[in-house]
Amino acid sequence: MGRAPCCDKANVKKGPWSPEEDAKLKEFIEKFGTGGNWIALPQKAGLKRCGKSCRLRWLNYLRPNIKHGEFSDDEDRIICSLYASIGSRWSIIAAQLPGRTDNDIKNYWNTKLKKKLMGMIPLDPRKLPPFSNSLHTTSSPQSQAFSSLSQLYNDCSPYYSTSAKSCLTGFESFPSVQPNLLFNGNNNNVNPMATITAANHHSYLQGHNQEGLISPMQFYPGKDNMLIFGGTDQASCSSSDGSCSQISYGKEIKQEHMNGGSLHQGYNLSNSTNGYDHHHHQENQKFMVDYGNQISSTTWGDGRGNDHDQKPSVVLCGNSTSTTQLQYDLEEVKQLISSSNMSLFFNDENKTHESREAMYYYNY
DNA sequence: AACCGGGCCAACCGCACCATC
DNA sequence: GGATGGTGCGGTTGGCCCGGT
Repeated sequence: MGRAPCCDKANVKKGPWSPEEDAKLKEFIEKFGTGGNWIALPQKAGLKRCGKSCRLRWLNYLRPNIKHGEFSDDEDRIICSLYASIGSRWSIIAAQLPGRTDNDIKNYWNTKLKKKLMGMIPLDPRKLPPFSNSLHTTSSPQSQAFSSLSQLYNDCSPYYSTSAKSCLTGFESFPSVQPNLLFNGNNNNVNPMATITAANHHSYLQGHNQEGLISPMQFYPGKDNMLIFGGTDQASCSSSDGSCSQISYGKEIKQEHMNGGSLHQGYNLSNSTNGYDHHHHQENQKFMVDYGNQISSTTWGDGRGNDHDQKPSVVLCGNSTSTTQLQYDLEEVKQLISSSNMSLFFNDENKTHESREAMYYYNY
């Protein structure tokens, strides 16, 4: 027996929302809140709409602090770097971009950003050299372009940890660690005793005058070459629904399995929205980014064998025979994102002095 | 001016998860 | 422990807009 429909589809209006409906919904929610029950809301509000439709309209359009319009370069960077790490988990990505909705980001990615990136990909990306452990030993553009995830973090996602400037500060505090090794395939070089603490520094976004409230992260190269991402005690407040979200990026990044090492990360994420909390089912999810030779797989799972395990899992190392074009695209984009040539894509001249400084440091 | 095709975006749909009974 | 209902997520669709012919 199938599920009962969430509403009487015959008696609900579909299609674009009229200004009157918007006003009704907005007024009702501002007065009474959602009441924790979207299904019942349209009836109470006098709307002939499905509760889900109301929720979507509110979250994606009507709620306060929604940002519409052009995405900034910083937002591009965040989207790309997160996409490279976690794939199409739009809600999670949206949580890092205040005022942006998952739908917005999804559309933006599918219609613009992906194409922007794909436009940079050579004809046959599979013929490109793999991510190289000889990072920084060659200066050819191509080899630089396909260096490693370390570059991704250099250029693309310093917000994961700190501002570019605070990266410097953080790393300077621990001179025994070469920052690029934290994400280099050659994890053997990670100093297991080194700890990088950036808790007191502003996030990358904050450093760039964005509204980002991303919690500074801590990297803990733990024992056995584990890298541990630890959030600070401070909750970040960056949910796309304008609420406060708290992200504690997981417990560990563990090197295992892969010849070059892999990055294994679990994270917890919870949102607190207008008086009610919902713990996302992503809790305890783990993702794995292998970057020893190439990005070889991205695996989702919460250890319970649910659907997250079915996220695209791709092997580009030549031992996959069932990779679809779509998956190729995904990996192509990921690979590209992982390249140092992101700076080309992201308009190098727009880089802040600090980030250039950071790159210089990283590439030291 | 009419037609066509592509891009973009709001909205819908189906599914999975979680809480409650 | 199973059934049910509510919620959230990601993929897909449909329609509008705009530029090109």
